[in-house]
Amino acid sequence: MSRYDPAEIEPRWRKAWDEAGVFTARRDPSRPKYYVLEMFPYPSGRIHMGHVRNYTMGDVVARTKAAQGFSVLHPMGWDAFGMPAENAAMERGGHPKDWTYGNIRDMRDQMKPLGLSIDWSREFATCDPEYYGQQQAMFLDMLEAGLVYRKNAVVNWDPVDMTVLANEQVIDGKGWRSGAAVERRELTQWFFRISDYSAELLAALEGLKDWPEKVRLMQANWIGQSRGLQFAFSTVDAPEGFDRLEVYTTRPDTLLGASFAAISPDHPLAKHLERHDPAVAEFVAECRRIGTSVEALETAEKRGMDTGIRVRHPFDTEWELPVYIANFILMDYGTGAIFGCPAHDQRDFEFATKYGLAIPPVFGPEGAEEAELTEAFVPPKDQPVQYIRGFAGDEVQTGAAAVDAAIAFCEAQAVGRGVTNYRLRDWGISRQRYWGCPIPVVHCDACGVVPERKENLPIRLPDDVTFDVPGNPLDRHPTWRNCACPSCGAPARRETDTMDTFVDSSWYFARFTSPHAATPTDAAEADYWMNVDQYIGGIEHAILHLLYSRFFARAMHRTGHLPAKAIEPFNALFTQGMVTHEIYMTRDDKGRPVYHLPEDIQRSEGGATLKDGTAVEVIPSAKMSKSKKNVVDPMNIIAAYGADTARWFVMSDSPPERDVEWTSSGAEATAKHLARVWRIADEITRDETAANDADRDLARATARAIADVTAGIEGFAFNKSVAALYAFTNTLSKSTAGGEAKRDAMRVMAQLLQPMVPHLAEEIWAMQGGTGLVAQAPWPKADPALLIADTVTLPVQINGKRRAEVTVPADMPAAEVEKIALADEAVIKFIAGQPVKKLIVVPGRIINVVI
RNA sequence: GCGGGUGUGGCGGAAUGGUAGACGCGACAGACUCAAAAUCUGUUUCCGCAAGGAGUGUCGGUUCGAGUCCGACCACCCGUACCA
Repeated sequence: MSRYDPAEIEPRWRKAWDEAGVFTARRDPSRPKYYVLEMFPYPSGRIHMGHVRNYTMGDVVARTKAAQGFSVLHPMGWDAFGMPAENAAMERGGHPKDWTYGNIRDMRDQMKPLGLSIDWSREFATCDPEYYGQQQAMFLDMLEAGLVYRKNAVVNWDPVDMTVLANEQVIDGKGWRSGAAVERRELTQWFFRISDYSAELLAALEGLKDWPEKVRLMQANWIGQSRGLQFAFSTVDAPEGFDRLEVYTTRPDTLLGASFAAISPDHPLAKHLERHDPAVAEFVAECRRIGTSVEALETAEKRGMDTGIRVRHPFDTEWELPVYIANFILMDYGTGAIFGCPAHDQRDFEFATKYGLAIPPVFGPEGAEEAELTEAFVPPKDQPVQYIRGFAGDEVQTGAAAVDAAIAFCEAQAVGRGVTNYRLRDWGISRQRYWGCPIPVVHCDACGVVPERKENLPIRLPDDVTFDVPGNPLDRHPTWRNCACPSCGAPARRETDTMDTFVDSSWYFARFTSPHAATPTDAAEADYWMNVDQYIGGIEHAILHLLYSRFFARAMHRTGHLPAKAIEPFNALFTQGMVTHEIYMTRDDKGRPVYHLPEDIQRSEGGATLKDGTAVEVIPSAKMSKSKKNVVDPMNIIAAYGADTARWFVMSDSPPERDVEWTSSGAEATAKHLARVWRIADEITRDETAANDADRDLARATARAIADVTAGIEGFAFNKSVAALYAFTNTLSKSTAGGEAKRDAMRVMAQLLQPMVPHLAEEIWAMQGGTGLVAQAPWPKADPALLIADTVTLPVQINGKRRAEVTVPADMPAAEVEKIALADEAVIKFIAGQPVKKLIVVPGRIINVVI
């Protein structure tokens, strides 16, 4: 063979790895373990470049750790439940199961050619009954432990998908999948008690040192801790049973600036009034209609309705405030009721202005005169302000200090108590869908809601379902829901709701440690393999998936399915950037944009054209998407250049956390580079040059390459490792060292290339007479002595400007270096006889002469 | 609004407070070739023939020395939002 031929090389080495079982994870107590996991994919049927980048990063880590002597677990599976399978069934007929398993087969076939070091023997899909049956078993354990409950709740209803959505799945008032405007409905739903863990999930973020700060911050904001005062107003002229009105405030220091109280349209008092007063009923109905759409929220003016009820100010029973029902008060935060302080809250200000309520300021800027407000004065809480109507603490103090003082004062006066509130709400998991994990409970007329018996698990989805009408096929299945009550044996009905698919992905990482166990996890396996040492995935999962998983790991620990050490399941998290591409656009005769695939474009000096010469507008890079047609199919790249080229490209240039732009010239250049490495390797096998002085320089360059590539990989800066490998290639190609020395260097090259371009690395390793598979060779170590240069070239600065350089032995004392520098011709010229005020010598770095 | 991030050649990007632009792309020149492709060898921040000067979004500061540290600002990107 005389040229680099990935089509021949790549399948051959994959076969060799398979036959040697190189990537099978083995529990080996004598070795340290390392668990690398990339977020598992949804089986859409096609892999895209984002997958290639994501899985290559994980593979680089996995292969490097394996070479460094770790027992590595690097599994793969499928996040296989969810709406698209049902949508496909609705649109094209067929069964979600067939569609899903067909897609899994196709995607697996596309992933295998990438040469990833995955232990495929652990593969599973979340729609396998063996998987979701174990999930049902855990659900029952969690139900028993009080971590799951049922309640009536106002939920987000997606009218297109005909299902309930979690708050997190509502984006800008629209369903995250369907994009339909979400409605509010009251339904009985299953919930996980994630809010019991609010404080802990927040506090534990602190310990996640190897997570991106950004993700921790996003989670902290989502949990949304606040400290405030909860207290009760006594009411005047209120209906029976409503003689007190509980409110929550984070600004109790502004109590003397109160001018009204307001309750949510969903507040029990509002609901009571609604039943007795048609005007209230109409107002409340209107508030609900406005609902949650984003336009409505942004443009909706603050509206309220005076109930005629009044409350007494807690500090002065003569002082009465009106009670409004207001459209901007949320029932599920705090108590669903507030007191309004218009001077220091923009919403309250707008409300008070509209309804002609007083706006008494409580504090003002330090030293300023009291003045009429044109908007609410809301300074940062750490800024000192001057209190006019303060009642606790100093006259001049920060908002934060005043809040603390006010809480202490109120508690001493028995007016309420300090409480900590969270924005995070319990996780509603009921979905009115077919393609999900059935919730394993039974509804019995006599016994109520009864958990299914574990021996009856898994509760399997029926195969004979249709999707010709909207709604849940389980609901209208003729027989599936009929069953015997696990408690009394009488005829009963199965729950037809299935679980949110985020439940499926909240524990798959644990299942990978024992994918075929008859229990959700196996204690010994989980104990050995957990935690995930390096988790890699998209930033889009910063909140939902990662927060749910953190909760679920705690719930699994409480129910005995995970060891205590695994309650934070991901030791380190890395969020990678996207793969982007230019967009090519023309316009049709109506001026609408028409997009074109990259392979239909010809680039030239001035711009781009279609093959028929039509000019094309080039729009800057954006995430690859089918609708913009700026996609490159990994399969085409592999067919044209081989998997190693695809892998090398996505690792090069851009830092992994940033987006990388796919360009055809870059892909071609990558392929050329790999061919060049192959060619050099090929030539070296025949190099008969005798050992000589250049050998040591090559050995130095090799040590340098080992150090730089290793540092790049360990610091998640793969682009720097790639750069170091380019530099090493250039050095090796120009080296005049002896044949043996070159072959030694080339073997190290193969070892260093192995994590990134494993097929080519094996080929080179074999060419240079390496023993066994390079995938099983130990990671090379840099000889520290070779990393230290004999001589160094130091820049000489005069007054901070570089004017000359001197080359001196690396270990020369500073005093000697000074002499040499000052004797330098260029230095003498620039000093021009002026006295040297100061001389700075930083060994190995720089010399600065100050005159 | 609030929170976070990023600004360095034509482009992607390097740079423990110590030679700014490593490495790659692109471009240009040369070699090989009848020619092209491939390959190899150079050059490539800007201004300038040169000597030299300027230069890391802007303005200021600290320092012998600042892309890096501090302060103010500008631009863009991301997240988030009636959470009392």
